[in-house]
Amino acid sequence: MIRISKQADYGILLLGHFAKESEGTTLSARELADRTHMAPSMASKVLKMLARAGLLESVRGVNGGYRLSQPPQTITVGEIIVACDGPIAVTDCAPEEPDEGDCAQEPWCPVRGSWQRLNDAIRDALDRVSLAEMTCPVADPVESFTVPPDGAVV
Amino acid sequence: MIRISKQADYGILLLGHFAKESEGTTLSARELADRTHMAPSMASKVLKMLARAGLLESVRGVNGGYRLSQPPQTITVGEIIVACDGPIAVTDCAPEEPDEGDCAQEPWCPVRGSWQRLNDAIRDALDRVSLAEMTCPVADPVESFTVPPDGAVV
DNA sequence: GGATAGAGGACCTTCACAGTACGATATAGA
DNA sequence: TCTATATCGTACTGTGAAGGTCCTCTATCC
Repeated sequence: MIRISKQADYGILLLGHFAKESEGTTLSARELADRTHMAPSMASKVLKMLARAGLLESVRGVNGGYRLSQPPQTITVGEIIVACDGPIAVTDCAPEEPDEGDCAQEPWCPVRGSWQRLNDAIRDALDRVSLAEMTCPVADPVESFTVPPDGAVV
Repeated sequence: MIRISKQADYGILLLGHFAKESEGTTLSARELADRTHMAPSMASKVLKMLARAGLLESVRGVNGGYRLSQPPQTITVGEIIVACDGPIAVTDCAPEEPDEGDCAQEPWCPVRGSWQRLNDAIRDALDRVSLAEMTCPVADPVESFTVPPDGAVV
């Protein structure tokens, strides 16, 4: 299935907690692990990745922790996923990459070269959703879930 | 990483070969396995899935095989992926499903309920690309694929 | 009835991911 | 300066799911 890794999932979750705080708030790995009920080592691992990607800033030492390096409106889900999982690519078959040793299909592949289009489409979709939008309480944003007065749900 | 399964990959590849043939052409699993250089058993397995999903029609018996059940313009990449991998969902955390035993985060999750938006965005992106578009030679710029002149797709 | 080809499912193997652990390094405060 | 606290970096391991193979049954044609 099309699926993001658990770590990217955690990454979005963790950043969600930052987004809920006032800007510039520093949270320690331990604090976040408590809030999210995940193992401290796991939280720490993901936070490190996010920091390395530049989405978080780390503060070492006593009373240290992490804080958002940019406002949640400017962080996209796509960025978070790339930070945790690497570049978005639905298959190994990336025609722009020179080391195409992987794809034995290459010479006779009928869809050769079209994967890039798919990747772009998905990347685009993910970059359209910001962290701020992810944390806002479901209600309004997308028009899709409009429920008629009588409450009939599909 | 965001990635489709190998089987979905194969599915698109196999259907690509059908799309290149004239409409109504029947191809056997063995023939397709030869063309794609994949193991006959593998090709067979994927073809079966595609047939069960209604994307292919099977013809049993001598001189049997498979043929497209609809023109390649009306088959979307999204459909193929769903046929091979099941419903598109980037995480287990699907708020619309009643059995939320999976997600221990639920009660305190800051992004609860927003996953659906992401899934919709991705599904939408995949449904915008048809099999016919996947098989046409790379040349053209991306734009031209989104809306066919006659609006046949979707 | 034999040959061919798909249908369906069981089964095994492999590998990437999830999760853990530990030592090194940086900082604040007593 | 010493200690407690916190991140940094990396290496290790177990497990589950995906990838792939194989076998039997059923349908069709000659």
